[in-house]
Amino acid sequence: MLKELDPLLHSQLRLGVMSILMSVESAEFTFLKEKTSSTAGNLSVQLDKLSEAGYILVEKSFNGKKPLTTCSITKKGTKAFEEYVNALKDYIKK
Amino acid sequence: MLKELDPLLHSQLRLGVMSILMSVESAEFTFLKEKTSSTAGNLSVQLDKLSEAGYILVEKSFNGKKPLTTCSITKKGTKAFEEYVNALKDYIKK
DNA sequence: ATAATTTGGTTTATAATATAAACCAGTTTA
DNA sequence: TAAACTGGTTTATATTATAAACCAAATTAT
Repeated sequence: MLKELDPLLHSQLRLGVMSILMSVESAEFTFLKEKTSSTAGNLSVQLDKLSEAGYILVEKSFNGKKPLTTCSITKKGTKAFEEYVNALKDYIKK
Repeated sequence: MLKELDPLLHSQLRLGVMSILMSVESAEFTFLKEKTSSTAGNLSVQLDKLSEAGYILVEKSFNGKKPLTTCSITKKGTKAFEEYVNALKDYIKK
């Protein structure tokens, strides 16, 4: 029987964000936007969802005079990502 | 840069169906329904989509007097699945 | 015999999700 | 000082997933 795939992670953009955040200590909004080839609007919405779920931490500050949004993965997010990958393996193993 | 994930395959139910069909020669509707824990309605819709994309072959016959829907993966479907898994690997490798 | 239930689905309506377009405040550039 | 750019957010729309309603035929129960 196939396991459920965490719907919050089973989304191309959110998974991409989480994937990146798994491998760096933190990442800026613009960096995530570029790496995931997403629009700012879409990214903003999806970061909110991940943040509300407690999967990531979103910090808003200023870089001189420009707004700066920095994201990092939480412990809960790391765990969720690992469980997702585990569940997914059943789907993609041949 | 992260690759695009085939939206037709990046769906829990459709991916589950494809995953099963990758490992068997063919599977009946009721078998797929059970293995994926899906409702008949949802499964019916998703099989249509996979079929319209040419990823699976859906054959309707009769088992005695009962309708029997049998599905199998096509060459195109196999290729798409493999490409999806490949693209996905970039997302889930740590 | 006929009414209720089950099987094996399909169709249609609704809820959830993703995405894009419009917008905004502040900054820089022409 | 007006136009364009940066770094976003909000809102509207398109897409997708899901559930509910439905259907025909077969089976079971009364």
